[in-house]
Amino acid sequence: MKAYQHPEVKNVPLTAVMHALSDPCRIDIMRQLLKNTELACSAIQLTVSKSTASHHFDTLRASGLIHTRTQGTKCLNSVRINEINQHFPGIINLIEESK
Amino acid sequence: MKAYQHPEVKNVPLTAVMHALSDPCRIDIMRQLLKNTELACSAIQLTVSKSTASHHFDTLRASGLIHTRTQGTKCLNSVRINEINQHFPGIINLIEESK
DNA sequence: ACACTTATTCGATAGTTGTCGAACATTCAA
DNA sequence: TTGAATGTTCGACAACTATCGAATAAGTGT
Repeated sequence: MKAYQHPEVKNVPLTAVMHALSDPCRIDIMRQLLKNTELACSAIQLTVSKSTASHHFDTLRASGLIHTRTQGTKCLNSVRINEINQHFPGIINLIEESK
Repeated sequence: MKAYQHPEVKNVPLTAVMHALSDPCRIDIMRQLLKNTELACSAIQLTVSKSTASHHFDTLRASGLIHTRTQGTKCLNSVRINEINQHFPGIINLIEESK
């Protein structure tokens, strides 16, 4: 389907991660993903259009926060927990706990 | 000089904090402040103009990250460490440690 | 082949943001 | 009172961002 690019998390600047998490819709995506190991875009409940959602997934992917792989017509997303915990420790917990 | 407004940190959304920390200049300010208990705007080394810096201090203040008080013609800034640690634990460490 | 599902891409648009210089306000010191 | 130091505010502007609908692409199953 598409050749998704995944940067090495160690090369992502902190400001890029912060920017990715500065949008309520993207935080929402992260929280739903954190409750499941892997979810298709279509399985994530959002209030924005498909094209807008696609853009948000792009942003999260480019900032190293999620991984996307193709399976049939679906794209399966997961949080890159290990790498994030290694390079940005504490941030997963913030996403899960903070309002 | 000016009546600075400081929100309660518990009322600041996570996304607002993330947005405040998504700019390299503001991260820079935070790091210099974290190395000192209190610094005047003029004591913080920045590469942007005075008006731009003032805007960044505004943003950090509005997101609950810093406190500002007046002393003569200067404004003294400090990081609201206790409140941040209480409501956004781990974020101070990220600012200090992550590149 | 054809229709269906899933997601991406494109073009457009309104809103936000970072930036600057100039003008202004406030305080202190000579 | 005059001047210097320190920040803030006010336009103005370019760049970026979130948003949408429509068109497109790719895979699955009939």
